[in-house]
Amino acid sequence: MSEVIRAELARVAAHLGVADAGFVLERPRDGGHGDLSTNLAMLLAKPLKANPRALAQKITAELQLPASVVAKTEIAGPGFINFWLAQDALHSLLATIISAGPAFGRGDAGAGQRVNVEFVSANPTGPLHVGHGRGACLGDAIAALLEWTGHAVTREFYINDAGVQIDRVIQSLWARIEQQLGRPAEIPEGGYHGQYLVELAQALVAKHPELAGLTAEQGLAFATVAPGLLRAEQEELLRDLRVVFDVWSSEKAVRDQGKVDAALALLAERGLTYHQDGALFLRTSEYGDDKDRVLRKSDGSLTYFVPDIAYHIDKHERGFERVIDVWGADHHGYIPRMRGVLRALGYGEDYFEVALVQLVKVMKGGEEVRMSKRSGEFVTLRDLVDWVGVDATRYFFLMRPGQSPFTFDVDLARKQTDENPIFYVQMAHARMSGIFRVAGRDPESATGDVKLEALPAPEDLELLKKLAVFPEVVARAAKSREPHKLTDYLEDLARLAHGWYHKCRVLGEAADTEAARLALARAARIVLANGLTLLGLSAPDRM
RNA sequence: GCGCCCGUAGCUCAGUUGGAUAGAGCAACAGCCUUCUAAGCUGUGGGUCGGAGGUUCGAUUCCUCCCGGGCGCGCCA
Repeated sequence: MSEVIRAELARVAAHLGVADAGFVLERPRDGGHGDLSTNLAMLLAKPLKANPRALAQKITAELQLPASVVAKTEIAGPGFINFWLAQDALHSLLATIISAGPAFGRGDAGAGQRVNVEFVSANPTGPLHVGHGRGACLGDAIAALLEWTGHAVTREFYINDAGVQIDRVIQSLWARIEQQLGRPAEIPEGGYHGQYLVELAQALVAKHPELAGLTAEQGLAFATVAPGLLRAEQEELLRDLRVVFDVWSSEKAVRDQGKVDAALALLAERGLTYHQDGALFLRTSEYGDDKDRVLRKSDGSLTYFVPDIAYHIDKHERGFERVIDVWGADHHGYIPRMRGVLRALGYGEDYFEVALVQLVKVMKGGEEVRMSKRSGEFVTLRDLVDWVGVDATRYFFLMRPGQSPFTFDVDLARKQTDENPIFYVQMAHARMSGIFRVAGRDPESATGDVKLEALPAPEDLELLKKLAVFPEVVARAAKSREPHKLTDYLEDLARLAHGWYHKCRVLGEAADTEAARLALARAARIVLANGLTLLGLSAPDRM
């Protein structure tokens, strides 16, 4: 119904001579300023050379809004026009929420748009650490937000299963196997020292007694199982975290299919490359980068940049209108060159997007859990999930914007009290369910066809209005790729729901009030459940 | 030195394309258990929005400079 008001405001603005005023119609922070508010008069003040308040008078006099939509209009402050929605409009909100049910909050802003969200993309050289976990949760939630706004989303993991790091993990594994067999062997320079390879070697030796008889060459060939096994372990953990990928892309496959050579040929053909000092350069500086970048080093080998380009070309060829890469913030310096290439290839300014994820610190027992220097072990993501569970892991990583550093408070995440935001939100859902449980009724039995006059308390209407905003919150969070806007909303909503639950008795009230409040409880339960579900969190009926 | 991010209540952080008296949680203080989960609810106190200019009817928000913190600046990945 805000569309009705928006359209009418636009009509009046056009009538006054300003066709495209660019005004906003928004929900004021302060409830005393109405349900919706516009700055139209203040924006028109300049072009029309008139006093904003006088203009507001003129505008409100011209507005033709049905009484079934707007109950009251008021001019306030420097020239805001505030609207109070009619009860009928609120009534239809409740019915809308209930009839939409699990789909309430979905939109079609991105209808038909294919988006690829690539995230985690950890090297298959070891266990995932907490930073990967943050990227996993944020990437998954951004993907879900895009789905809820109508986009066709592909969740993708890019496996860096080729190159130097892979050789090193293979060599490191073979060294650990040799050590298991009682032979002297050392982890190579730049290799992987983590305990996980010792454990892997142990398991492999137990399973394959024939390893003892292998030559070094045969052993290294055997040890090529390392990346695959480590990747599978990552996938299993992600699955436990409820992060499931549609596509696992392989750098090795990109190379093997000749896409790297094809990329080089394409760039050369477009005149984007040149030779200098025995190396091959790419003219990224002409497309926003600080300087040109090396593709082929003077020793003849390729930089890691090249397969990355090939991979991004591959994604584009698969027909996505947009790709979003979720990267660790330490890679932010890499953005201009990648954006530069894609710009040079004519993919369009909006095609390539990066969501940066900052570092994660972990606090446990009042102190920071640090990386131990000797073993090279990080706090693994598995540790974290074991400590606090999947819901808390996900929620905590989602409740702050990715681009700000985050301290994960393990002790808080474990608490079963209202101090813990995920607990608080889930508890609100459980309470709404509890009302129906006590009543011995199925929530589905509460219909939206109730009298709004039967909701006498201000808390009733406040809660209802909050529920109605949910789709806008989803749309805004999706647009800015910021899941924390949704967790913030859920905490606000939970606060109102708890307050309402406390203040407004449902069962045993007068019949029409009970019916109306049951409908409200059902609607609140729907929105809480939808928000939690969207973010990959459980919505328990009792706790 | 250059680039990016950040600086908001004692602490952790929100702040909707520039809007009205800058918010929440925690912590502190004061209340509330015959009633749908007290695993909870209500109220109070707490701020030169890092600093100084500028643009604007209006700036936490945009621009410039400075201070303070993080990260990145390879023919490494």
